[in-house]
Amino acid sequence: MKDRTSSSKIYLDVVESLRRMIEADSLLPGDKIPSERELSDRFNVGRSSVREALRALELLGLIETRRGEGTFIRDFQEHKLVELLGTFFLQDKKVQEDLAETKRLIEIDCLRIVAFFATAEDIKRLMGWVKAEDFRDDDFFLRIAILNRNRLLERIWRIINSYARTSEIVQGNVKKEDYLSLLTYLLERDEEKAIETYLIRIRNMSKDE
Amino acid sequence: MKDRTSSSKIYLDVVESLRRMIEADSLLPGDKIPSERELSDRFNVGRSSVREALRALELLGLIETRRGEGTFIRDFQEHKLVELLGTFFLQDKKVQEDLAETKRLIEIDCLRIVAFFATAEDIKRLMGWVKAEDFRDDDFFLRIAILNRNRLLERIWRIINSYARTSEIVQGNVKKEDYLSLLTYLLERDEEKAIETYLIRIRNMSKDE
DNA sequence: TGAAATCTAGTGGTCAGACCACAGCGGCCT
DNA sequence: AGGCCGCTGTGGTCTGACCACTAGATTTCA
Repeated sequence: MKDRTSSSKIYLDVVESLRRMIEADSLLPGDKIPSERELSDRFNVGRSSVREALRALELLGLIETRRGEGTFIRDFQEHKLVELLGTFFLQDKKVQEDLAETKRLIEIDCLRIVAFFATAEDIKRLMGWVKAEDFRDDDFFLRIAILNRNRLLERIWRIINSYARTSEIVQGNVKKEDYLSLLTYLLERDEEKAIETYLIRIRNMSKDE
Repeated sequence: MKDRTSSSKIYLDVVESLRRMIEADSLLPGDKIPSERELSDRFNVGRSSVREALRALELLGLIETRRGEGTFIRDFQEHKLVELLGTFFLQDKKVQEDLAETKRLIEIDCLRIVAFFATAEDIKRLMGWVKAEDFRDDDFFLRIAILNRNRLLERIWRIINSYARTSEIVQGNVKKEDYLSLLTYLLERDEEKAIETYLIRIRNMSKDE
């Protein structure tokens, strides 16, 4: 029998089937997916194949399993596999550099968008937060990424950031004034100055890319 | 019995053990790792647990398995994270718009980098190609993405492009002159003009983002 | 009646053993 | 030398059996 067209790796078929199922049933984070036994039944594959797929997705942080309860879709924001990849094989030099550079580019893109589209209120609220709270650099840029209304770009930033965090990219001690002056330029819609402030004062770079 | 200290999930222990083993034996991409049966033996766990760990790492793109041969370490540059997250949850409506916008942003980033760092030769070669060949828009920007030396950014572009292509983003009929004039500005290191050309003549937009 | 203890069905976690399909190797025959 | 064959080891898959745990229904008892 075995009518599956794709010639190899049942567990990959299962991953795909799960994807489709989630899509079709519009399952959201927190929702429960059928039990392993039922899936194995529904897809006509052995339970072990289903498990291989589920374990892989679990390691990716896309699902969560609780013994005795079931398997649930997870909030994708927090793929914790990142640490894994980090501890695993992220010691490559070139990758580190690319990572840092890409992160900078994305952040600049976000700044540009914010400078154009964010409301004055949003920016002022962020300024209040900067004054009030104690925060890390990536807390700040997470908020920037959220302010830009492009969810995809935000997600890309989150992913890259979580990778970058595992590496030893040490943030120099940046001061609140720098963030505030950056925000001030954003408020004035002065994209140019904002980016200059970002590069020079926050990322300690010269004015090239 | 079961003396394993971590209270849960043997397959996670196996992942960790594998990590250590790879580290300890300084295994490099291309190297073979022990067979599933031997690992199951060495770690004192069932073969299925070993398999769950291996399948997860395989889905991540960290290892590669060849039936009848064995399991091998892969080039870590190409972990599958972004693709997977993409294929899984990139189906919303709004995402389509974000997709197009992000694609533009990334392309602009690439243009900036190329304007700064690409050699005149590279750019001239590309101009020759534009004149000689018949190409699609994404063929062109793929080459731009490659010219920028940031492999991560290139990959992000490729992914976004593959998704954008499936959606209904129709490319207006762009003419070779437009691409050539873009390249001319790049050759002159005129970032400003290049991006303007990109936005207005190639993407048919006004001069905002 | 209401709360606590208990039972039970269902779920994930793990293992052992059995086949299958395939790749590589070595020996055998011509 | 060249080609055929079968052995061995590897990943791929399935099955059935337990175990550990959870939640909800049931029973028990104050």
